[in-house]
Amino acid sequence: MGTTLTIRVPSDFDLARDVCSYGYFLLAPNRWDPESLTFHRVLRLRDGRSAVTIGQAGGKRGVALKARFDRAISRTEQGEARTQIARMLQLDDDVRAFHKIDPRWKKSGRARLFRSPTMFEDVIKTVTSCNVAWPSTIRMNARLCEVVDAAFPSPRQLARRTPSVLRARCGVGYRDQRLVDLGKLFTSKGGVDVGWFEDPATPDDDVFEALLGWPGIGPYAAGNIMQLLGRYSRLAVDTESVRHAKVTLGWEGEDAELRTRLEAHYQRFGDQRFRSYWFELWEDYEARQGPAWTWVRETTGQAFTASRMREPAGPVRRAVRKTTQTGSVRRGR
DNA sequence: GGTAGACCTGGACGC
DNA sequence: GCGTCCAGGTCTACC
Repeated sequence: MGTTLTIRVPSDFDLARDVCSYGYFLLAPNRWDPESLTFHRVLRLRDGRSAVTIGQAGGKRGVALKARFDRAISRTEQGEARTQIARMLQLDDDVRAFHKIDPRWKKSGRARLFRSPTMFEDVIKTVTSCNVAWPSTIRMNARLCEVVDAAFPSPRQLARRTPSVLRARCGVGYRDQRLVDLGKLFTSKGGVDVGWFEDPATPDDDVFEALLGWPGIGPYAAGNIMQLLGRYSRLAVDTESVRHAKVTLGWEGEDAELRTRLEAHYQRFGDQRFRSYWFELWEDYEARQGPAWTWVRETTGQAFTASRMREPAGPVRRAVRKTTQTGSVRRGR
């Protein structure tokens, strides 16, 4: 008989909307079921792995979540699970700061960005998203979970792996050595103090500079890890950003010029600029593929690559959510 | 400080 | 079916 936990959430929390808010919800071991509106993954707990299914009764906003585990978990493990789930779902995020600076998203309630249960998983997922098309990122994460650990590889597991094995069996290519080095960085004495990175008192500039010193982490990856740490003061500019500038914002010019212009454009959103940028991008994705909570990893979830999305959005085909919730994002203008 | 090319994989395309 | 080209961000060598 497995354990079921009741997890209280903020009154505006919407499981479907807030899980399906960032592409990592499509990456293994995460799995969203559009039919049952439930989130599934394997968590690593003190006494071993456990598969959890998280649902929100009736899909109703603000209703406490039920987290059902496939085995009985101890009190200590329950605490661990609550911490990991809260991190993934951003349950501690005060969304008011964002809506105050960018009221466009107040009506839809968009604010939380889905992330991983640990900073390490977010870092590895970011590295697997660099210099590669999105379907390959999906494949790499799936294989890492199949080959190394169903709950996602831990720092220790990656530190002990041979690069050539990661390359051959997980398809990570030249990232092999970098993944092993990141594992070593997180397990070595004096390597990574996660608390320092997650401490709001640590200046954003210091975090950014520190990230740039890690293997496989350049300006884009560092900016992305920043937002996954809840630090939204920087953009993570990539080819998708350039496409957004051209297609959605209607800008013209050289890519380098547009990148500079993007940075200036979002400055008005201050320390929330990544979220303002991201939800504009996400809204465009949903206009093309339907609400994110309807996406399936193997089909619609594969579509997000700048080269595949250059053409303007076609007629909007939105699925109708059977619940009473507002899953789609329509700006409250 | 700026730039060019290599890194690896998979999809698109032409034959 | 096969070969070629291209996209994607980081790293390194070179100027």
